[in-house]
Amino acid sequence: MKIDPKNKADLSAQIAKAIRDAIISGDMIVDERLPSESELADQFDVSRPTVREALKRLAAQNLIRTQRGATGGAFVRRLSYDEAYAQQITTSTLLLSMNAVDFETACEARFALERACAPLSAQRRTPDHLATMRAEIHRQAQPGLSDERFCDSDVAFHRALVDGANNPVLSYQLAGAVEAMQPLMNMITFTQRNRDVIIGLHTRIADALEMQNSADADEALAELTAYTLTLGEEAMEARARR
Amino acid sequence: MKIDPKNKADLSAQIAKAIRDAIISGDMIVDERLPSESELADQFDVSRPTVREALKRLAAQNLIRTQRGATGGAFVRRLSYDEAYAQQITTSTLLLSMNAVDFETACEARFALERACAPLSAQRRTPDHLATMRAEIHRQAQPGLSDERFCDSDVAFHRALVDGANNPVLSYQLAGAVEAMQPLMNMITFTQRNRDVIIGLHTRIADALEMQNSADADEALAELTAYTLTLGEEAMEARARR
DNA sequence: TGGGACTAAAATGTCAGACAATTAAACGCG
DNA sequence: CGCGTTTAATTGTCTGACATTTTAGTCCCA
Repeated sequence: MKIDPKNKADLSAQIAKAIRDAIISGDMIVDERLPSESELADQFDVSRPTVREALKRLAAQNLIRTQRGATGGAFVRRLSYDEAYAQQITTSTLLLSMNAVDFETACEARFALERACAPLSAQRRTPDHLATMRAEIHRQAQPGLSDERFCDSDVAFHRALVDGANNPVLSYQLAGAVEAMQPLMNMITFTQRNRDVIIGLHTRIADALEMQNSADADEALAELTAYTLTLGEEAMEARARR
Repeated sequence: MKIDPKNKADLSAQIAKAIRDAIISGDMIVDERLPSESELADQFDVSRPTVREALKRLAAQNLIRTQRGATGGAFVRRLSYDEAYAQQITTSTLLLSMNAVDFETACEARFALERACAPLSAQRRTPDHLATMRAEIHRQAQPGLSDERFCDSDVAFHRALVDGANNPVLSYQLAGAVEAMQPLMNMITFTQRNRDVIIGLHTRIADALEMQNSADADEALAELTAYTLTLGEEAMEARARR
């Protein structure tokens, strides 16, 4: 890790990469303390601010945490699921918004992934998951709910579905896909009639999962996919006309 | 975005957050130039090194790029699919390695996601995708191939499967799941007999996709899942005995 | 001998000013 | 008009310093 060629370009990036590689390769384990900034500066033969910039890069990726004081310093950080979620959501959201991903593509991806969870969720969902789904369905039926709140509840419902598969890796992968869709979903205006259809399908999904009937769940999800796609198309047309 | 309370803690983190929020919310569009470091320092009433640390954080997340020279500066960066892939793979790999995710969980997640792609891939795969799969199958059958190369080829095969769905969002989501599995897969020793079984299933999958028979593809993937899980268990037992 | 307050040290966080390197635009000259 | 030169703007880096935070140790006193 102590290597650093005489490339005069982007010193701080090179240092960050060297340290990052050491962490990823497992040379540095969780909670291990990095050398102090001054020591690193000596090792890499650069100034302290340069080292600091490198450390900030790593901190931005949640790879290290810093702590002040006598026994302080930079420590290799355990990446938690929550942080990984958050990072993935940020990345996915940006990717979708910056690359003009169309509604159809994003929607298709989202529901394809959710349908992958349904069989597992039908097997393993706990009463807790079912209760969450029922609660969100109830919330979605409340009159006067704003479109945004409706979407929030929709996300929470699907999140419960995914979590029901009891596979944290799957939950992590899907968090990005589902939440990143939100800005796109928020462009849709949900009429009462739209909501009734969606609530009906949600109820069918929850029922199917409760009965551990994965075929039914899959069918309802397929219908929900198709219906959401229709709504999206309508919303796009409405936007185009405006 | 110009807000910055008198919290004396973590100035650079606050500044980074302010700018990041401006980008994510869409206040700053792609390729828009940020104020120069000196101007930002004035605006936030901090020194230039502090601003620089904040900018490095953003650069680490691929949110901005910097350019030197007269018309240089920091620009909002378009996040490309490739960069998003890379970021996701890094995050996923770290998450799996740091949180001791067991083989079973990761494997289940990976194949569940792949099975979600199979129906779409059966519909849309191009001759190119099929050719890639066939080529990788051929490579896997070569005698004397190291375990690591075999895994590489396996990843390439599945990558082609996923890309066949012709949905970049799906490809992006799955890249992390599949590639992050590699360190775990690399712990397995693939005997010739193991390889033969896997190659047989790969061939079945490729055949099914060529015939646009998604049911067959799904079945073969299910068998591959089960078989990979078995191999994983054996590898874990072998490790435990050692 | 024990405990509490004080001090010192180590580390990060921040600042100020300076210089180098790079790039593009402005300028001037043939 | 075109091409080379200068110049200005901007990032990249360095040096040195001070502020802040936290821990460890020391010293004094009961």
